[in-house]
Amino acid sequence: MQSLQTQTSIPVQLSSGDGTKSVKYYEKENFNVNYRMLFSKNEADELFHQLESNVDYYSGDLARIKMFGKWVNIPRQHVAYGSNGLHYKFSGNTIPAKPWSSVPCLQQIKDRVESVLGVTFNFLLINRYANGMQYMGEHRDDEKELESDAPIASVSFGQERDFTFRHKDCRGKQKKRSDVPKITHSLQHGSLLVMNAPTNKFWYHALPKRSHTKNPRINLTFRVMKE
DNA sequence: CTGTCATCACTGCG
DNA sequence: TCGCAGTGATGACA
Repeated sequence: MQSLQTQTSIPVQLSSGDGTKSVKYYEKENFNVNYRMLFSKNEADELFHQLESNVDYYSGDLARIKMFGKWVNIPRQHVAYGSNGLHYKFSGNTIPAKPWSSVPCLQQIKDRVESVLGVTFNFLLINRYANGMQYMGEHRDDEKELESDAPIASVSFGQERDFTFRHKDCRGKQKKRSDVPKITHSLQHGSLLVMNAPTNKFWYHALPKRSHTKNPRINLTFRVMKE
């Protein structure tokens, strides 16, 4: 069994499909998440290099969001790719999608994810965390432009980082419940994490700071947007 | 139309 | 070092 980082995590099952390790969490509390390796070490090394060389991240207004009345730079880099005309709205900003062909290896990664999941994606958000001081706060991917029944596929390259989940009723000072444990899971170089519906309606996720971590991580999240 | 609801970052605690 | 509560103006939507 793949070990998790906290004693209070929801139990996991191990299943072996095509020889790669796979973890499936029990479907408790509407939590339905899968994790497995998607690329070999050599493949992942090569793709990481390609992405580092060829991805141009947004800057300026496209790298800011409005929160608590102020415009602030996001604590990471991001850029979006997808079918013509698609865009991604969050926290007062609208992020347009660049064409898939902008970066040659994107189609290769997309093909691999789609063949494993049997789902066709039309949108990709890439986030780059230069080091452990860069992060993503707790949130749900519940934008109304997302096809709510479709899975979200998260592919990781580079620095291994922790990823956390917390149930929506277990947050804030006057939380409604405190009996659902927080989940922490490490995302490895070349791995695929899949968040299936309705996980995102009930669970927040985050990529917390890790002060001692020096190296960059690139994350690709494939989504299905309404067209 | 009006009220309710939620908030993808930052800071200052414990 | 880490986790998390508190911070508000604004769009979604009932």
